[in-house]
Amino acid sequence: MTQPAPTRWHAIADDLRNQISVGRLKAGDRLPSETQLASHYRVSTPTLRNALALLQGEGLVEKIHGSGNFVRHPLRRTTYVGGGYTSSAPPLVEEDLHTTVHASNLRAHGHLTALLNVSPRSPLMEFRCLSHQGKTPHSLARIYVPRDLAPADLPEGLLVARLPDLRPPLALVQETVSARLPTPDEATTLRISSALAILCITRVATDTTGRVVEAALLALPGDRADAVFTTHHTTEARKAEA
Amino acid sequence: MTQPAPTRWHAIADDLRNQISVGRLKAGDRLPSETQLASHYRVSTPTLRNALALLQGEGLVEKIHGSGNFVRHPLRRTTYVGGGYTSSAPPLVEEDLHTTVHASNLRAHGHLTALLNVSPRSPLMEFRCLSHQGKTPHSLARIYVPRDLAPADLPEGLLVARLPDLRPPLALVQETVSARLPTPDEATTLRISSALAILCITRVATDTTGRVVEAALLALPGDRADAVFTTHHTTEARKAEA
DNA sequence: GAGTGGTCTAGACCACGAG
DNA sequence: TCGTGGTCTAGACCACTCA
Repeated sequence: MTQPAPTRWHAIADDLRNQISVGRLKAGDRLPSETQLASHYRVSTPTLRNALALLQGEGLVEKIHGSGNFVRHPLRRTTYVGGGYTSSAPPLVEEDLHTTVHASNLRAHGHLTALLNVSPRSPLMEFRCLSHQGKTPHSLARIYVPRDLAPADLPEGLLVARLPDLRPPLALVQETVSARLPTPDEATTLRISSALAILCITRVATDTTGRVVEAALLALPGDRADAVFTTHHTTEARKAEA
Repeated sequence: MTQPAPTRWHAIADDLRNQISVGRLKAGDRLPSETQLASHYRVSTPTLRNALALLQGEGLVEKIHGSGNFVRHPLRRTTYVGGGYTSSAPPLVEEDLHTTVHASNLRAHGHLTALLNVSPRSPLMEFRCLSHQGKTPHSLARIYVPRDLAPADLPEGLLVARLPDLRPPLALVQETVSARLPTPDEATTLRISSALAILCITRVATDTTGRVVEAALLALPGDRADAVFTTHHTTEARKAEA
C-alpha cells in the first residue's frame, strides 16, 4: 500500500514492529536500552529514537522516562458513540474502563463562556474524568456544567465513580470533532507520546428550553478510540434540510 | 493554560510564531535558511528543525525541500457537516474550495468489501476528490460506489467539477471518525508535514432497502478542518434508545 | 548511585530545486 | 552549480527512576 520507506529508522521500526507481532517481544516486556539497541542496529541514538517515536505513535511502545521502553499491552479500540447519551450510559461505552472523576468549582472564562453561553465568571462545576484501562490511562474528559444544574450535594474533590446521572432532558447535542496533537499536559496525563494524534470532541448539550446544560471537552487518543455518529434520514428530515 | 515549555526549540517556535502573528513575517514570506536561523538563535540545526517541525504541525509554516521554509497563507477552517448531505450540497460546505475529481473503476477488495457489504471483486467506482483552496491542497476524499449505482455515462479519468448528484434516498448514514497521522502519500498529496494530525472520517450511507450505496474515506488535515455532528433528541428517540 | 531516557551539539554527507 | 532542506553521527550533559 505505502511505498517502502527509505530511512534507516523506518527499517528499524519495521524490524521491531515485526518482533512484536511475531511475539518475540511480548506485551509488558522491556526493550533493551536505547544505547544497546543503537549499537545493535549500528546507528546513533537519535536515529534509534526516531524509530521508537514511530512505534510510540502507533501505540505499540510506551516510553517511561528513567525506566525504559516497554511493549504496550494491546489496547482495545473503544468507540465513542455520538449523539449524546441517555441517563445511565457513560460517554464511552466500555465495561472495564473505570473512571476517576475529580469535581471542582470554577468560574466561566474565555472559551467556556461562549460554549456554555453564560456570562463571564458565572459559577460552573468541572468534572475532570480520567478513564483507565487496567493501569494505563485511556482518555480524558472535562465536563462543564452550570453550577445550579449540578447536584447540590456533590462534594468537591476526588471521586472514583461513574459520572452521576445528572442529565436533564436533552433536546440538542452538537459535537464538534477535530484532530490535533496533544497538549503537553494531555500527553503526560495520558502517558502518550506527543506525536500521537488525538481525537478531540467538543460536545455541547442543550435542553428543551434552549439552555446549554453541559459542555464537554473530550480527548481520545487516536490509537485507541474512534467515534461513531449515526444519522437516520427520514423523508421529513430531508425535507427539513431544504 | 499550558505551563511554559522548557525546551529551547519551544522557545524558538514561540518567537517565530509571535513574529508571524505580529506580522513581521507575512504569509508567503520565506524564512531565513535553517542554518541562518540556527546561528541566529545560537542552536544547532537539529534543534532548530524541531522548532520548525512544531510550526509545521500547527500549519503555520510550509517546508519545501531545496527551496526553504515559507509562512503559510492562513487557512480558513472549514467544517465538515456530518449526517450525510442532501442532493446538492457537497460534503464540505465551502464556496471557493474547488475540487478535482478523478473517477476510476476498480473491484472491491479488502477493507472495501466489508464497508460496502459486497462480495470481493465486485465492480466499484472510485471518486478520488482532492479539493484545493487557492493553490494549496486542502483535503482528500475517496468515495466508493457500487458500479451499478454510478451514472453510466460517467467517463473514467479526470473531471474538474463538483461531485455529481448521484444520491439515492438515504436512510442511514454512519460516520466513524478517528484521528491519526497521515500516511506518507496523504502527506505528500496534501503537502502537509507528516506530523500533522488528520481527521479521518469513514462514512457509510445506506438506502432505505438496507443496501450500502456509498462508502467514503475522508482525510481532513487537523489544522484546517473540523467536523460537526448535530443530534436532535426527541422524547421518542430517547425512548427508542432504552 | 547506577542506569535509563531527554536534550542538545557541531558537523558530515546526501537529495532536491532553481537558475 | 549552488543553496536549500533531509538524514545521520558520536558524544556531552541533564533529569528521572529505582534499588
